[in-house]
Amino acid sequence: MTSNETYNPAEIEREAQQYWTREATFEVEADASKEKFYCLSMFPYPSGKLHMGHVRNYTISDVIARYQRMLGKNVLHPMGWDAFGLPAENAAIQNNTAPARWTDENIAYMRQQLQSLGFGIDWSREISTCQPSYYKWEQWFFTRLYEKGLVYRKTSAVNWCPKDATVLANEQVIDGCCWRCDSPVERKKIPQWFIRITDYAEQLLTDLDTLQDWPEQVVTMQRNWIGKSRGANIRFPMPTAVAGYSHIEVYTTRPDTLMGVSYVSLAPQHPVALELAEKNPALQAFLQRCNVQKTSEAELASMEKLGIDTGLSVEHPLSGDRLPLWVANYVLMDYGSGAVMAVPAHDQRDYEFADKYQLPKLPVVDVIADGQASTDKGLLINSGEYNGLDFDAAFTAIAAALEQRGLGAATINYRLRDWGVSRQRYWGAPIPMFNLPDGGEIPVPLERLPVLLPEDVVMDGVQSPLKADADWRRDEIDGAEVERETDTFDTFMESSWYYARFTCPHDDSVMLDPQLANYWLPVDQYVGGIEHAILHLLYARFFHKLMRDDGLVSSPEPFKRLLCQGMVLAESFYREIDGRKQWLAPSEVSVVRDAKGRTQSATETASGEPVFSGGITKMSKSKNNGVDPQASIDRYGADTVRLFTMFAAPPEQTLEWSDEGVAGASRFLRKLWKMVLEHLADGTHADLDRGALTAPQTDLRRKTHTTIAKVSDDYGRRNTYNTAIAAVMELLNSVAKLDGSDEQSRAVRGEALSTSVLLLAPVAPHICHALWHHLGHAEAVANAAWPEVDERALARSSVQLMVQVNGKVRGKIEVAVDAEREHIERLALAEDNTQRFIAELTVRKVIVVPGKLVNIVAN
RNA sequence: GCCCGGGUGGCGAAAUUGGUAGACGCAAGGGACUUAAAAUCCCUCGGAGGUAACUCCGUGCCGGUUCAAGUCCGGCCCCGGGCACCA
Repeated sequence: MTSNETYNPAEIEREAQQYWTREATFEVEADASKEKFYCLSMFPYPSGKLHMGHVRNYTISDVIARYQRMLGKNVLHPMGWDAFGLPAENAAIQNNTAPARWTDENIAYMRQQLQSLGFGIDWSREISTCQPSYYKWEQWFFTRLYEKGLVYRKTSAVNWCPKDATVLANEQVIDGCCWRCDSPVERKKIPQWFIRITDYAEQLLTDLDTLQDWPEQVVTMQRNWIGKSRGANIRFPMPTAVAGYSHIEVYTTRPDTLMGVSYVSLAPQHPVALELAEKNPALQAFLQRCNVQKTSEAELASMEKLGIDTGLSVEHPLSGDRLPLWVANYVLMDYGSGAVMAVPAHDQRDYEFADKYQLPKLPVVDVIADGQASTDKGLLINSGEYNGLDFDAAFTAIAAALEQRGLGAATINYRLRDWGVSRQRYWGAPIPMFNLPDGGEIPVPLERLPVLLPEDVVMDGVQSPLKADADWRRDEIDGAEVERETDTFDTFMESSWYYARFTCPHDDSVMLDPQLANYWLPVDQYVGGIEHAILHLLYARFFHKLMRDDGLVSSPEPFKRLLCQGMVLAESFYREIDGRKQWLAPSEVSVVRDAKGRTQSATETASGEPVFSGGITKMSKSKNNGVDPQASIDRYGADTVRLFTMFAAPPEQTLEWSDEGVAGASRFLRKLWKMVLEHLADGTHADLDRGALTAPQTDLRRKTHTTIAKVSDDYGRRNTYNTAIAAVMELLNSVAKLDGSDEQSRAVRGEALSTSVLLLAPVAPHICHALWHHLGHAEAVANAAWPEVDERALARSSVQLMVQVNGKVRGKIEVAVDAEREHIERLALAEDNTQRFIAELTVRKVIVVPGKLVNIVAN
């Protein structure tokens, strides 16, 4: 056999990729005369090599991009690198290389991997966020925000390892201790830069309503994250002022429960708590204890609720009663005013706290719940003049009373906090600020940007090379000595605007060229992991609004349509050594299955020793169950890996890797190849003659055209690639079943096969590129037009209806598509098996659902 | 703890607007071809009963709405994602 006759993925993939590179197929320019489509995947962190999540992410966006191209649109599908971040520093310490070099090498390897997967990417637009040409504009934009008053500095807590004298990321704190030296981690307050995202809270919230093509769950998560609530600020006067405070202000969403307050509680970081601790050793000790914990909210919320009575009391703003003032570890300093009024009868956390410290629980709402707080709204009781009022009336009355006394008012509050962008790390974009010796700061002017990050450095694992470099720190402006800011930006900064920079990636003169940005933006389809549903997507939406308000873009939102793909899972295996689990890679394990195919036992292939299954879980380093996509690409080719990835599950769901499934995908492609070449070997055939088709030929044509309709809908609207591929598989099964080598059989078969090649081209572009040429087309399939549905081919003369008796299927009838209702009813009632069930009964009602079923209701 | 998802054969899944549960594929079993293996092709494949026609049961659990529920409603169980310094 010659290479033309057998499917040789290595060869055809190389040829197709060379063709796309040579012809610059995927390089695009803005063109106002063409409808644009901007298709974007979340760019990868260059961790070393592609993992399955990347393969899945980029295959999805490539299918969308290639499909939109075939619809005739001007499609932008770019790629870049989210190159700053923590792993590079860790790798640098471990391998004794500079983060920049490690990152560059990873990018080079991963770029080649992406190219070997045949993604239709415009590589001329490639950017990397660690390039000065990129972060220069980020620095510049930050100084613009500073000048607009949208940036400020304040002290804020970080995880601090006292032994290493270094700031730790949440990820680096394991069970409250430093991951490297195991010393208990402390909270430490240091000055940091913030961007006023809270100024945009209302816009970020209301514009969610315009995101019609986002998954509802993501919109809901963002809405809850912003957390708008209506409530009241309430002041509890203090007889003697502390730390300059003459009262404690709290925020509550339940002012209706005000008459049920048993105590007021401060966050451990509250200034009043700090001041009181100066003269109260017990309180001091408690605050110190609260300081030995991570800064993460999950940690705080799942902790045992602890508190301490300050011994001070505050006055109830309406009754004047004395209430004890507590400090409690579950009160968040960053939400509201850092203090809460506690109503144990109607708040679960307060209830548990009151139980623990024997504080009163006075019910003030007529909703009863035994053994727990009743949080539902109801009519007021035990509330004096407010008794009998419902929530809204009580809210209004109590807010009015507070306002009259100058002790509170109704207000709107957001859970969203300002964005802290300072990181005490080296491998990031330097924050462009000059700190003045006597306090204060000057933003670095544009002509001095970028503030370059030195790349030839040695990492010692403790101090940032920037902070260690006295020469780098020293600078001057207008003859005055200044010190450069040594903190770098949160890497979410870079990923908040890269999608916009792709529209003018190499422009040295501006951050964005509004003309280009406004041609391409917003992104028509954004694809990425669900784990980014809140932070990245919220920051990018925020940045887009900041850029709009600076005249750089005109659209209100960056991403029109969003698809969040699920994780990739694989079976994990372990054996126990001295009670500790040792995880084996799936490739080192042989699985024994029973007659039904269930996993019965597994052994390590090399040693034959038994191992246990750890279940099917997210591919991860810790469980050693990552499957390297490269091995499958090398063995079966990119098309097979792409096909399997898209076929095994719908994109939003988790995907289970299966070597057998990959083999199945390869089998299908071989079958497609063979069918097309066998069809071509039969020689040319006459044109299709619609009027001269036999019934089986008409059926196959109908199948061809229903498949075009189905696949178009699946690609374009539903984003369900698995069912699209299944539909083409069905079509090919139908082709195989059509007998006959007459002219019209071959013509109908030819139409079905050409169609299949077009329909699969977005998923398996290399094999379709080759087959399309074999089918005699001079143009590349990547540029071919998407097939159109021939409505006439869809027509049917009769349709099958199922017949139910009381909702259970009892028979089937075949009726003309235009059959009258009466005729259908008669046929249904006469159907043999149906007769058996209604013979003894009285028919009460017959429901006819046209084209679907008849339900006979009888008793 | 709080917010958001998910749960259907041996497995991945399909069922799009409440209307034939299990399309398509994997695994498994049986057969054909072959000296043999691989590859390929054909058949079976949710459970129970029945020679068969067919019947009963079945979409995490409990309850409800409806002529009709995997799909809608209420309550529960389990699994996963996020929680502001992993990206």
